[in-house]
Amino acid sequence: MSLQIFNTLTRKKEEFVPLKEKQIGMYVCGVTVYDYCHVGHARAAIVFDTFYRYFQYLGYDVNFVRNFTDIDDKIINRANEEGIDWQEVNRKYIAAFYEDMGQLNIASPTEEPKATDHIPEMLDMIQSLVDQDKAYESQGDVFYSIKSFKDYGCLSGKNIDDLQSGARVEVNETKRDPMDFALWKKSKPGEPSWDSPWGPGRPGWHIECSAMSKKYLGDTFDIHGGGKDLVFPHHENEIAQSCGCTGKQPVRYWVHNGFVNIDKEKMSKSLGNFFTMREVYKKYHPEVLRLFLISSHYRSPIDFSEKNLEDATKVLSRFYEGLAGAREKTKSLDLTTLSDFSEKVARHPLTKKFEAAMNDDLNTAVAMAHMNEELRNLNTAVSGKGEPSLEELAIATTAWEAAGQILGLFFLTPEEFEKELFEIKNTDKNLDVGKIEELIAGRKSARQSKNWAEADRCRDELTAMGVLIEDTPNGTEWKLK
RNA sequence: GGCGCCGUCGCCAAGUGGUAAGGCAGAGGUCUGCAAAAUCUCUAUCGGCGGUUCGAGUCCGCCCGGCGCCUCCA
Repeated sequence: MSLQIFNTLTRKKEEFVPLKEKQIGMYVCGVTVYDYCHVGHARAAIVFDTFYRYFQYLGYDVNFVRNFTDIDDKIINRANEEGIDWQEVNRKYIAAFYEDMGQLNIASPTEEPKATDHIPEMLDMIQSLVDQDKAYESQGDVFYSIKSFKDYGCLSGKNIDDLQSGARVEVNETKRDPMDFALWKKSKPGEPSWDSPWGPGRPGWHIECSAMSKKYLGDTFDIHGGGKDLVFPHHENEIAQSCGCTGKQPVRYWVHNGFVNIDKEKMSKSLGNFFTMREVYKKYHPEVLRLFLISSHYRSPIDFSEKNLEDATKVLSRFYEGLAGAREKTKSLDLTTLSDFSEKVARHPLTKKFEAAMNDDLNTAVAMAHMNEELRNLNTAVSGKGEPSLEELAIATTAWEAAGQILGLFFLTPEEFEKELFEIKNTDKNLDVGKIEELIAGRKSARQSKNWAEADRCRDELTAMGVLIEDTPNGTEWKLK
């Protein structure tokens, strides 16, 4: 089964066939850099990072563009609030973006254009729309005339008449039609501004994506992504602008991820019910957040809760422990000497099931279910039961690890993960590692003299501290509950 | 008011019309000095009511409940 992707434009799953063979152009709306990213931003980043990784796995050369909106009312407001230059606001939150996303193992896109570096491209586009009578100047602002675009509403399934009868249309006397939107906004005194044929001003929000996607990916490209909340008006307006300018459909597949909810409600700035990524990292490992966010299908809403993150922590710990065991068991094998190793990995049942799941509109939940099933096989083989050869185990381990890596997992070694997880869990507990090791040593000697009562007393004390111990062939290991 | 989505085991979560994946939690077994980990076994008829069909969680209608977009928002 070939790759199927749900296209918002047609509202159904379609076979994915890129414009050029083996090449994909993908544009994803990034963030407006005026504040720290929250879990909703993390989800969008992870979803499209996973698409990106899977496309590359399938052998595509992906031109992946993700922008930064670095000029906007919110940025100007934030600059005024903090008493700093608006560009300083950008610098600060772009740095924070990289810091927070980097911890999630988000791969770098091919291009990361900023709006303010593309003012000339936007002006060209606006001029073209004005020349074609699809946009008009009004008291220093330039508006797109939606009546000039007969397909307006095609993406979001809205019709103009319904929109106009809605109560929430912005009243603006300078517009010819209430639904017209700004391409260029006249600047107020003291605001950042750029010269234009219509006087000093700054770009409207939507035009940047049309201009930059056109510049980096061409008039028509394969995929445009973003959160569901961007469907209207942002992406609808992009289609109107790009199509109005070039006469071509700009995007072949529109892909939108669902929201992160809290108690069934959308996590959002305006509701104030959001958690920033860095807040979450204080209690949960970044990779746990990543695993949690791919544990349901990308188009469904996902409920953010402590319980769900704790469950995800358990799953990821199990994954890493399984991985460590399988690697240990097969470490004596030199994989490069095995014949047809990579072909055997490609033919492994897990690889096949994983691909089938991912091909079905990136069903990461099912992909992970297959990984869980295969993990049982790995653990059984590692414990010496069953009859798989070392080579078969190595093949299965490699297939399993590769699947996880396509999902953006396993970017640490099991040891690193365990260490980082300990540090996070220990933040509040602040346990003394020396004391823990002392008790374990005490238990060891008690056990050697078969003083079970004393051994159990040591363990009880550790348990009370929240330390779980595990006797293995390599000695006693421990971790925090 | 317009458009749209969702309601599956205690919790999370998949599910192309043919008799319900996976995870967490729970129960029991194996292993262990005892544990832990691992592993095995067990636990749902899919919000309600009708309809279409040989057959529906899966299509249609109505109802109940929840949510989203229509303003900035990933």
